[in-house]
Amino acid sequence: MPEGSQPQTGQSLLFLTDEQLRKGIEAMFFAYRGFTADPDRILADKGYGRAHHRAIHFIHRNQGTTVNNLLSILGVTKQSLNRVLRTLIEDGLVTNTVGTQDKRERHLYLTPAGTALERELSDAQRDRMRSAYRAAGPNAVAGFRQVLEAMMDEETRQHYEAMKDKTE
Amino acid sequence: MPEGSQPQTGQSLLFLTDEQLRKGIEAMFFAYRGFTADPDRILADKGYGRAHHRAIHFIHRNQGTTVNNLLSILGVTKQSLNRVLRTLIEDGLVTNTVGTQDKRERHLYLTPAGTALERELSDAQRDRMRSAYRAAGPNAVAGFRQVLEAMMDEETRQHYEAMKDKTE
DNA sequence: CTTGGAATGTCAACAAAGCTGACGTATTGT
DNA sequence: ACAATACGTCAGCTTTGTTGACATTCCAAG
Repeated sequence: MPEGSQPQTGQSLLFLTDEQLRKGIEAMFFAYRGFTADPDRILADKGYGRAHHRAIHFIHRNQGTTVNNLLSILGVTKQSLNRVLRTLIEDGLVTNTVGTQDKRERHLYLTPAGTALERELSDAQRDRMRSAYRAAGPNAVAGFRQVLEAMMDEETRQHYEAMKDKTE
Repeated sequence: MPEGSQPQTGQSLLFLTDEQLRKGIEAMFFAYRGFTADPDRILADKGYGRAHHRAIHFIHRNQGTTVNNLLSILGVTKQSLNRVLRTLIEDGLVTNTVGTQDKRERHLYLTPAGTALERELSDAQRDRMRSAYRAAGPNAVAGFRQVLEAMMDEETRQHYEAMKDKTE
């Protein structure tokens, strides 16, 4: 048996060869760089980083979320998130309101300025995604999403699914 | 016209709505976390980080590459790469040989120990990729790759294409 | 009503990994 | 001879992640 290959079952499993998998891995690495490049440029001008983008994105998607919920979506420590959140609040992009039922909780909202930045960032990111989608076509897009979803950790996928059907 | 949607041309362009694009963006974010999770765990045990993984991966793929070439593949500064490379050389995972034609160049190779670590890391990463591929099927995989390739920067895609057809 | 635990915020210290700028050395090409 | 290239390295800075410790606020159970 040639080294590095999988046993064949008779069906076409050629897409599961180590070589195919390696190409997928490299595609993922290189594509992610493109995926973040446009927002990164915008953020750098304004003195923010990728972490700010993520916070803004998920607060926008989930207006009124608690800090704890945001924490588990982002998968970072509260100290790390807090640093980012603090600058966003100081700069007037995010507000922090005490919970009504549970006053320990802080609910996070984007201000108009925050919404504007979110818009700018997601426009840039969507532009690239749109042209990739357009170039690849609807079938490819469906496959793209299927593979990505299958690649997630179980817990992560639950966050993803939970946000999937929300309409803005 | 509902806000945030694209005008319809009569053909099915529903896969290009802002909502579809947003799902793609989130899928990309969450999937990338899964993509790096397994190697990250292995690396953390050994006192390395993601940067070491990338260096090891591309040296493996491109045995004998020069530092400059690796630099342009990885898209980082030489200072940043050097820090990583130095530890890998000190630890005996990578060797550094003076070029034969051009003695200014250093050619990078994995040692047996380096190859072993590369194997361990890529096995872990391939396992996840394989199960995602298997779950999604060959059609989906083709689409996955198409979209990722369309998402890359032009310069990045050239690096990707250049490595695409190399056999181990 | 008191108290334990949960949610949050904050301080300090640290590490990984990126960046710029400057400089040195060896080598190559003009 | 001299400029350019390839590489390494020092110093200093930034972003973003980590632990650990500790205070505050508040809910809920006893």
